[in-house]
Amino acid sequence: MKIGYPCINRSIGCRGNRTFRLGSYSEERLIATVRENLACLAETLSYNVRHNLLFFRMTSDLVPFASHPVCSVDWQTIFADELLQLGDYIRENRLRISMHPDQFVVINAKDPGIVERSVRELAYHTALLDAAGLDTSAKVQIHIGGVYGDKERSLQRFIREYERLDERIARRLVIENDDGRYTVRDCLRVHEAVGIPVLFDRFHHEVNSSGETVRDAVGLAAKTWTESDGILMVDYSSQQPGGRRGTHAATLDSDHFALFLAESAPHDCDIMLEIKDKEQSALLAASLAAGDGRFVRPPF
DNA sequence: CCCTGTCAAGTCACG
DNA sequence: CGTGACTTGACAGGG
Repeated sequence: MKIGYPCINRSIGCRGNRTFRLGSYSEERLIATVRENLACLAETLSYNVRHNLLFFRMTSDLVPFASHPVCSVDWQTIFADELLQLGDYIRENRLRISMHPDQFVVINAKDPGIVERSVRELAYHTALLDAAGLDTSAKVQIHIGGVYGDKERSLQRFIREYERLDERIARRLVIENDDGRYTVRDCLRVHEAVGIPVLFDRFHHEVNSSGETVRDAVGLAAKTWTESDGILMVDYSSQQPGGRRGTHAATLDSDHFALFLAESAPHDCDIMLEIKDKEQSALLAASLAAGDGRFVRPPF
């Protein structure tokens, strides 16, 4: 079990997700931004290693506009050395890596243009992980997509589009239960059809449940990951007290997290803390998990 | 320097 | 059909 947080570290003073407006695009601007983002990513991973936070979600903004037609820069070649160094560092320190393209990626859209843009975006994500030389335990997580008034047909459309994907993309993809459309059960059905692993989102399973206990859902999702996929990834959050239903908590609820540790045993998993205060909650979660037999400790 | 409108991309609820 | 929520930040221009 490794614990981590998404994209940004709030305490080290740099941000690895710098971007700019499309109207400001220039090759120089893009290259300078990617250089800055990669340097900050290296700093962030160093912080994570020092604090034994061994799971990390890389930002999709590392290469701004990477899948947009305006992007003519061959960033994979220009930054080949930096990306390989990044991959070496990740391997040497046994970090687990994920990425999470945002809401615009909809593989099962009815509009072929949306599907095409989504595939381009996925190709960017996988190209980045490939360029770093990471194995297929580094994952790209997406949702099944839209319902369009007919969940069954839309689910089948996801399956069809998934089967058409380039193998280099497909082998990195995992699907996650979302907060209002596709449940864990829906994801498991897609898994049964095409073998894609299911990432379990603890909070979404609360707001959009298909009825399984957390313990059962973790067990079912865990079985969808093969050896080359690595162990189950989990997104963890809880309801913000007093907030609208579905609002992520601002800080970690220690008791709730401890309960999840108990409920998820004995299945090993890596846990992503989707809490607003990022690494602060991850540090607290790691301390709470320190007594758990699954938790990976530093080698010293 | 601070304030604030706007940002590549999607889906869905609502009026 | 148009708008805002989702969730969220931060770029960038204007005062």
